[in-house]
Amino acid sequence: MTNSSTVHHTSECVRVSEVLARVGDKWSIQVIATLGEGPRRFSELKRGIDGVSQRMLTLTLRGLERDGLITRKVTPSIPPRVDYALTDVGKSLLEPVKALGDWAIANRTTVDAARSIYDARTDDI
Amino acid sequence: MTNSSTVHHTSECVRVSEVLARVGDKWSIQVIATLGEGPRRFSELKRGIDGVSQRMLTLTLRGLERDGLITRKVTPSIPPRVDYALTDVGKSLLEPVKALGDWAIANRTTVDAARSIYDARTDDI
DNA sequence: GGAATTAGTCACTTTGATGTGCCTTTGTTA
DNA sequence: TAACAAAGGCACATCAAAGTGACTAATTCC
Repeated sequence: MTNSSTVHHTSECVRVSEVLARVGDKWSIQVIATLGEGPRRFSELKRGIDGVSQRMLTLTLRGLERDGLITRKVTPSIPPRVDYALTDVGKSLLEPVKALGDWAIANRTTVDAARSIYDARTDDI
Repeated sequence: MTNSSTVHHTSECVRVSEVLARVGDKWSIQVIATLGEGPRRFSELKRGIDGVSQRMLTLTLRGLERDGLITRKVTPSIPPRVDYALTDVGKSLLEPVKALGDWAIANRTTVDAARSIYDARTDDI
């Protein structure tokens, strides 16, 4: 233990970090957003999410399924069919994520400007 | 271009992902949360955030400064003194992040339960 | 008969993020 | 006289995340 003043919000921060880690990877948000429009099968997700590899889509879906954010329904036909859909928990996550998205849209120019200024300033050092 | 049905929300998703990448790393949230309580100097942040190395704190602060989320005020004394504080943009980010934090707290047991079930189910396959 | 489809898995490589330990600078303190 | 303080910088090591390409099954379509 290195401090005491921040102990009360440290665990909360860790929790937030966990969610952000869960949802902050390269593909989870796009999967959740796509499934927010309705159930999709694997190949539909793959086609809909630009640049995702089969492997990464599989891993992402497994992770989301593990955390109970999506369901996976297998139809053992030939060729096989697997449908993914958001659970209620998954849907509820859509809301705070959208809030963050709104912030991103609202502040994109400000952030971009700050970035340009910073880069220009540090370039000539 | 691989699809058309998701074109309209793809850029939005990318934006959200950028914010999540910005804020979803290991330390940014804790820095922002700590600075949410008021300005802090480097060593205070380092002591307050458990486990962060000097290097990672520096990198995190540089990144946040670059995006205009925090300010860095140098007082050239001996020993040097550097104060960090949230900008208005940084403060505004606190809100949606808190929303996500609330979701995390509200759903922690649900997610943990789902995870246990999933792990138990996949263990014996 | 050969190609395409579906939902993956497997082995391998590459990239990026993170961590560790040592160095500096000048003044104060033990 | 030697250590310590603050706020890093720098070189190096490590490790997890992400990407790549090949392979599978059975069936239908051409």
